[in-house]
Amino acid sequence: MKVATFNINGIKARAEALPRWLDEAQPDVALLQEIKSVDASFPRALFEDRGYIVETHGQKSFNGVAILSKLPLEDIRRGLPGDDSDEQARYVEATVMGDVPVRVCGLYLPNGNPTPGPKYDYKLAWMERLIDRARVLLASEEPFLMAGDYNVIPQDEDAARPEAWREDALALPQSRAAFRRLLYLGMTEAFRTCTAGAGHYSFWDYQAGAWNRDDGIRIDHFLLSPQCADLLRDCQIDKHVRGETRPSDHVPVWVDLAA
DNA sequence: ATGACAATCAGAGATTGA
Repeated sequence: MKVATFNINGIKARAEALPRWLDEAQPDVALLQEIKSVDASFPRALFEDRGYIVETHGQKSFNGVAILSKLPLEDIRRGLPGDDSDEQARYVEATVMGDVPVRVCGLYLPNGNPTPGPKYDYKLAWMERLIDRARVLLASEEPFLMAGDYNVIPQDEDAARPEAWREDALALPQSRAAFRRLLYLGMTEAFRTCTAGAGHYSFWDYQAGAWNRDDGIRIDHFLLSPQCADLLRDCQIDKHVRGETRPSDHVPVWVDLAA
């Protein structure tokens, strides 16, 4: 089972680039972030015509997540538990019914800038809720994964210019510590299981020629539960997508699971 | 220190992102 995560930065703007990548990469499941669309405006037919089930959790203008799946989905849940007053559409969960059922959690973690301030407080509180959710799912001892745009640069090696991010919400010690606490619960970061070393990124800013200078950061991640990590065959970043016509500023990351 | 670039909504320019 091939599961991918992709922050598409607007479904309307990516109506060509996203189907192009799906046709090429053929993921069974795609977790999308920043659809920037309400559910009713999502171009479902683009994906249903390709054999995908479409489940959206949208919002006007900003945020918004979705799941595309060629396999049946069960028990779809929209929104991250823990704060009923949170109206931002950043989280969706479903169980993918492959040979081995795998629960997938698609997430768009808040950016958190500027720091300090209410946006950073929201980011850290959101991460606490994500940790709480991971604890609940871990207790089930079933295979699950949490994938998406974490807006966290885990270590200096995950940025081309780490010094430029030192004071940024994506790399501040508190952000990295919260990310590590998720790992310390027993989650495995899939990419680092497969690939060591610097120079691997999933985001390049549109500005200042970041792509041409390979000035990137790695902020899109797959975290696997112990039972899911046992199924891991491969994890890759589809870097070339960033160089194609009218791209998102993020590229897809995917895992191949024996499921 | 700021803007660079892109997207959205709206129908100009503010807001958001990372």
